Amino acid sequence: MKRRDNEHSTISDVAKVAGVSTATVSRVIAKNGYVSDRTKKKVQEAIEKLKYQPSLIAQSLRNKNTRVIGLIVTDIQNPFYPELVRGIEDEVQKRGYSLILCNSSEDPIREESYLNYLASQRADGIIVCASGVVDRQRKKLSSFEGKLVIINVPKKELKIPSVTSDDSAGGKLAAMHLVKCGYPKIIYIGVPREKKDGFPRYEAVKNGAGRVPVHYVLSDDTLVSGASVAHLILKKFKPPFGVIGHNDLVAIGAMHEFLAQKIKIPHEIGIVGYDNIAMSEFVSPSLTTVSQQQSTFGKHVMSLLEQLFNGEKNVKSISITPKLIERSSTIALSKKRTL
Amino acid sequence: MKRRDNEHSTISDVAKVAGVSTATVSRVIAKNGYVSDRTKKKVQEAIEKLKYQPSLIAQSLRNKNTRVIGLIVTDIQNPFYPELVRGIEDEVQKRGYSLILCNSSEDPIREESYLNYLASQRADGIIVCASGVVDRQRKKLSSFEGKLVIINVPKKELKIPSVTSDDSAGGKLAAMHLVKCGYPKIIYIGVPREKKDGFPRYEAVKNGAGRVPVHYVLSDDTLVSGASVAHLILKKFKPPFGVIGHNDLVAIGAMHEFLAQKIKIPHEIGIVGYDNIAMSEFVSPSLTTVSQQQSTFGKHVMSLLEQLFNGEKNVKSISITPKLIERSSTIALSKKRTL
DNA sequence: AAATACTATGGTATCGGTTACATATTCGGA
DNA sequence: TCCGAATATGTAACCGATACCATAGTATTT
Repeated sequence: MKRRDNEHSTISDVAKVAGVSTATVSRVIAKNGYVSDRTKKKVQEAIEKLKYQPSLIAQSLRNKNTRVIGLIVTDIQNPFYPELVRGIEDEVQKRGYSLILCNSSEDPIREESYLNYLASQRADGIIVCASGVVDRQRKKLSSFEGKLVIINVPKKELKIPSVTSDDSAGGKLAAMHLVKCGYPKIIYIGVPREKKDGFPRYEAVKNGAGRVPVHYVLSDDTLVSGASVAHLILKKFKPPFGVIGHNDLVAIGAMHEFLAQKIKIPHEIGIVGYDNIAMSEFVSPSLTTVSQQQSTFGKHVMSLLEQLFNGEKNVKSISITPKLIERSSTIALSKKRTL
Repeated sequence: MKRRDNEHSTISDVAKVAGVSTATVSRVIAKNGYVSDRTKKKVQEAIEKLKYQPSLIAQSLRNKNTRVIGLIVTDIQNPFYPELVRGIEDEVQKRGYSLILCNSSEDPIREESYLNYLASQRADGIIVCASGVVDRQRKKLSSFEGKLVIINVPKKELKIPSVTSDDSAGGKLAAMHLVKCGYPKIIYIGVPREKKDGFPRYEAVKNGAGRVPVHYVLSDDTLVSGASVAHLILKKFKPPFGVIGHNDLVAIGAMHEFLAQKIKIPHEIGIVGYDNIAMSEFVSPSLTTVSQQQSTFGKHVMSLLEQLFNGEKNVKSISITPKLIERSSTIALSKKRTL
């Protein structure tokens, strides 16, 4: 029977090989306290020889910090999130932390289990980008005060700092653009989740549409649902009109279906998405969309976390103003203009 | 000054409140050993009252396992990975582990730092889906023997179990399809990374193309590079021809550019992607592609890991046969057929 | 009634590090 | 030459949880 040698070498192994105490080894590694050059060298050789790597677990236990940031997202398969994650990851790394990415897949059980995990794992900081968690796990979240930041779920009642994209501005931007183009009515494709927050984006769309009528249709925020809701839209409404999708996925899904029905985009139907995912530029026609500038979230989130870590009391939430990206899925209609 | 109460309560806090020893509390939590109903109740109340959550860190240190699986991927922004991650995550959760997702963003420094992190963190299992790591970190990887599985980087020399999609089969599938459609030549868009492994997919394409000539052009595997390489292709070659992208992103990027140049797809240029990302069905025209069936990887990977955990000696690698998904970016050319 | 088994609980070493404190040695300056 | 400071290293408590062992009380067996 082979030697079951799964064991990592420990600091005392190193100490033994180097012929010193564990305290000395620790000093060499941490580069603090006094150690003579001769001993330092011996210790380093021993470390090399044993391929010693300090156990983060033991260190965390002793030091009472983990240098880990946990990030909970609802759906990593929605391209919005990878772009967000990328930005956060850069900042986290830059500051010498590690990122644990938890993807709840919209599953409440998994959300809770990840939240528990991060708590038990004693993550130094937690970032939540998942409205479900925020809604369902209120009291659990409050126990994380001082190490928690929320993304895109603005809840005034909770005194938790957040980074949010300004939905009122974004919705308005989209609607005003369609109006300016001359689409005589607007269909807004919403998702169930919005209901809890009072349909901020839909309200903003109505606000931006002015006298142009706005209709609400419900969908999930996926490509497939986008395609099927497009079907429904064509049954109820007659082109020309403008469509605003709750995100780029529904918008692209819908656009695909419209095209399959031989409808001319942007001339008969104009489409505006939301999020400006990388793909939105490369579908045909390319998608006009509202960018939340998700890649900048990382910087803001980490700056909030650092303020929390420093024990600052009144950490101010940050609101980011979205931008309209005009592409080919919308166009200024010349003749048929009604008003 | 307010009480800086960041401290979690510990098992001894609970013991004190319940008026028992820590050993008893531990028994209640682990549900093993003898505890009278009366004490059990007292302890549970104390846990409730203090909102006690055992420290995973301390448990890991003591138990010498973490129930954590680490997953390293190169680029979470490539939609192939989120789909893969999703499948793995499901299986990991099902088995009572937690997944730490590490995204190297193709950055060698970050790759190494994550690898070190997972080692120091004493992850029970590690999954690597990143050729860079495998190439550059050979010796470090070998120290993970018995807890490591590799995805899509077949290296016979390393005796590390792997799950791979069969590139020879996939490339051949794509080429044969284009030939059958009647495209008189094939352009294969490759990426730098392939070089290290001897261009298996390109070789397979040539193999499947038979007498139809195959040309190689180099690109990165992103939408943007796809678009710019399309430009280049149009300079060098005259339609009709078929294009095989190294992945769906380049293919879609290229397609977008072809369409912008008013080229008819699929009649002048036929395009085949690779990966069958969700979006490939929803671009217009929808993309013919090769599916690696990435969502099934999770099951296979975890079954390999479990064999390793059980100390099995000769864990066999798994090869998955890809499938061709025919959509509208290719079509059988009727007249202009040469042969 | 004595022996044995089962139930209930506490004491404490241990996991792998860190660090305050103690001790020993060396060195420069008065 | 002697003393205090600086340097070098070791000892041991501690972080939070677990599990082996010991002890004691209770129930069951003969």
